[in-house]
Amino acid sequence: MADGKGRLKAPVFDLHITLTSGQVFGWKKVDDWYYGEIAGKPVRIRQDNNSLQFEGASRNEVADYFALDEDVAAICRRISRNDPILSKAVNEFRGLRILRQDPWICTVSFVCSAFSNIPRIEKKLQNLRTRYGKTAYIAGHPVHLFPSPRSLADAPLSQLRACGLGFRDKYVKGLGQRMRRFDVAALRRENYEEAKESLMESAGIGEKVADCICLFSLDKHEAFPIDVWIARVMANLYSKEIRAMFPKTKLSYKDVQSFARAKWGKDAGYAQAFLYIYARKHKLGKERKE
DNA sequence: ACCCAGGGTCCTA
DNA sequence: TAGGACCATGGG
Repeated sequence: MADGKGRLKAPVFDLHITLTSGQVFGWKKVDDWYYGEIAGKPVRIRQDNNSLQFEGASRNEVADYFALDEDVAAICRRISRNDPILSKAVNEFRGLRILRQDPWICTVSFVCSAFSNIPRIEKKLQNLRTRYGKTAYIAGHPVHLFPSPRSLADAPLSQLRACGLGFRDKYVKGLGQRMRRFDVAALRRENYEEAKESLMESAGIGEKVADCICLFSLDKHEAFPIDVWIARVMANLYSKEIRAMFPKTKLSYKDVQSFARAKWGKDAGYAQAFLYIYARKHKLGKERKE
């Protein structure tokens, strides 16, 4: 089974919700298959009931990408306890899983996310793939693979800018050039604080982007990325609890984050993921600020 | 025209 | 450490 084709049991899993939750970009749906990339290879995937059907990668690679070893049911039980908001979110979006993405792809993706929105992020990354990535085929369908660090390092800034990157062009080129310092195995070995700090040494990676990379590609599930949606949710729905911990002070990124880690611990990342899609779905906090 | 988007950097006090 | 200007851009 070299080029892989098979099925995996996938309990507590919703492929559509997971791939459209804002943690990953680039999966495209044609008919009932999702086309994308796993372990550098073109792949297509679909779900029927509790099994995941895949073509193009090995069983282990697919299981690893979707983190099927994770006991998500237990995580959901823990974060739902005594929390009506998360109880509703977990119930409505049952089957959301946090992926184990390729750190290089994840990093470029979230550097491109700065000061942008999801459709535009998708567009930029699609431009990078079609212009600098190899085209491969799965079941007769073309898949544009993500470009290598070298190919982005060699790209002229003007061309990167033309992909829609704007002021992020130099960050992306720089990441390609400094990929040596980007030892993935070493990053996974480091603990959360160390990995985050290492990531933030690169220009274009601040706290929020580093937290996204830690959470979505490095198994650091205590990371709690705070974007505008999460900031609104926390300010609106958890303000009392946060005030109890940080009276008076104007809430900073670190305040909200330490609150989240105190409340949810290693499950903070999962809590964040559910709060994020829940807030966006119901446009939570857009109508009133506190 | 105005506001927003899964922010970061750099300067100032 | 905290607050602000600025960065570029498409869509509502």
